[in-house]
Amino acid sequence: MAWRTENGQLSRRQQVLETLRSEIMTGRYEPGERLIEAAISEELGTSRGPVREALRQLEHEGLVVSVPYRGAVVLDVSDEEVQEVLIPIRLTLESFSFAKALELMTEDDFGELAKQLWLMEEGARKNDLQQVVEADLRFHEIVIAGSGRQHTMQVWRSIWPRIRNYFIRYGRFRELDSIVDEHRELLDALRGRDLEQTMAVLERHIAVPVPSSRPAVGEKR
Amino acid sequence: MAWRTENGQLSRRQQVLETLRSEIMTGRYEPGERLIEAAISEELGTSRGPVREALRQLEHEGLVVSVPYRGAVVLDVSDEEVQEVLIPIRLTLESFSFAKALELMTEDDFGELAKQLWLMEEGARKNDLQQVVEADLRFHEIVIAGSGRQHTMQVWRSIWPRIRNYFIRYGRFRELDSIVDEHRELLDALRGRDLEQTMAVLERHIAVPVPSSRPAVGEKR
DNA sequence: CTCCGTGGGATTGTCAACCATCGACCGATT
DNA sequence: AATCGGTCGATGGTTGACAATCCCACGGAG
Repeated sequence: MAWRTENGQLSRRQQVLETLRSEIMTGRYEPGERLIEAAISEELGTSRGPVREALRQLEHEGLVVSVPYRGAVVLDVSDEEVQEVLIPIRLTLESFSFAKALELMTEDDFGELAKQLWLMEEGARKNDLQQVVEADLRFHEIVIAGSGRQHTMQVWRSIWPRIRNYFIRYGRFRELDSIVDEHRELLDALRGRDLEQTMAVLERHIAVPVPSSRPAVGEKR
Repeated sequence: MAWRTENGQLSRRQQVLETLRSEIMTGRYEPGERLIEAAISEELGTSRGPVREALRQLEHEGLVVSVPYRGAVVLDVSDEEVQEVLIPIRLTLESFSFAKALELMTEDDFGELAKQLWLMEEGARKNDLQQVVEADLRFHEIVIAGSGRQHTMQVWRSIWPRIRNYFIRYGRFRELDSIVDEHRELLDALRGRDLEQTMAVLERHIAVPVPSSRPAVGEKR
């Protein structure tokens, strides 16, 4: 993600996209609020074109719905769907990716993971949830990218923003250090190129995204 | 999907999108081929705006990749990723959706499903694979929409075109009548509002998307 | 002969101004 | 009270232009 030109320039569209995504995450835009093209383009000093495209992207990331001639409205994500749909999908993606990445990733790639781990540690020390979450997701994205499978990556790109919002919302109930520890385990397992071990650690890691106060993922009854 | 205005008008963007999606499916555009905005907009008699947006959507559907200043290229979808990623995701989506839809769908909704079933039958009689696949996916989409969960639907929208291509590619190895039968079973199970039965039929239905000539989903070794 | 830098040419990214179309709202009429 | 118009705000789409970037072929230097 975050497509850059070869010089490292971000496209206008990307800037708008990231701004809005972040402002939705932090709650500057609340669920139900309308996003008006003209207002945004003026505020961000760009034309309507890039804003339109950014809004469409947000729609594909499930952060927004847009209805013809009525525009885009910020969506909220129910815990139910995150826990029963998005997280299981994530598990599918990552199980597959970690298995492939095991065989494909280089020491250099592992270095990238170590970097995220370091950022995570720093974030935990500062008690900076956002930094921890950022590095957390980045860590997983690197592995998914490392699997070299385009479609897996494609799905990831469409779900991670919602997962990030979820983490930000509930992450304060977790011990940040334990998040770091789990990723250290993941990295170790990967470096050991031990499939079974990796899968075990991964499942444990993903299956417990949040010590939910809810009884379970239980049915209505 | 297929957002219409209240008068039933399709937006320009939708028209372009559906044209391209279909032309990719039928192989008019082959994997690796470039999609050039100006050429497409001229061919379809529209301006570049809607074409750009349609291309972005295709990207979100995994039919295309686009790199800044280099444009969009048709992607192909490996059987591996369909079978090991997209289909499992589909199973997640549908297990969840069918369970919810069971409680939410009205007799009217079931009527819509019956309609698709009828179209499927007709397609099978004419030995028209494309019609069968169309009705097949539409059937499932109705149930997913019937679950009333936006994010589930959102993910579905991003994966069905790839699944459709896969079905079109390998569907000729299947007995079309058996596809119809399976959906009749699904509809019956839904109408009976029997969760256990529905889940059983569904899993059987999705788990065998194609009598693959490959040994299994097996690992490399 | 190969390597490297340069310059078009092609294509995408963005801008700006404009108009048609639609949905929501409001007030007047029945 | 329900319905009909009209207005208004916002989106959908158009045009034409220009800037930014990539690709590649060409040609000079080593």
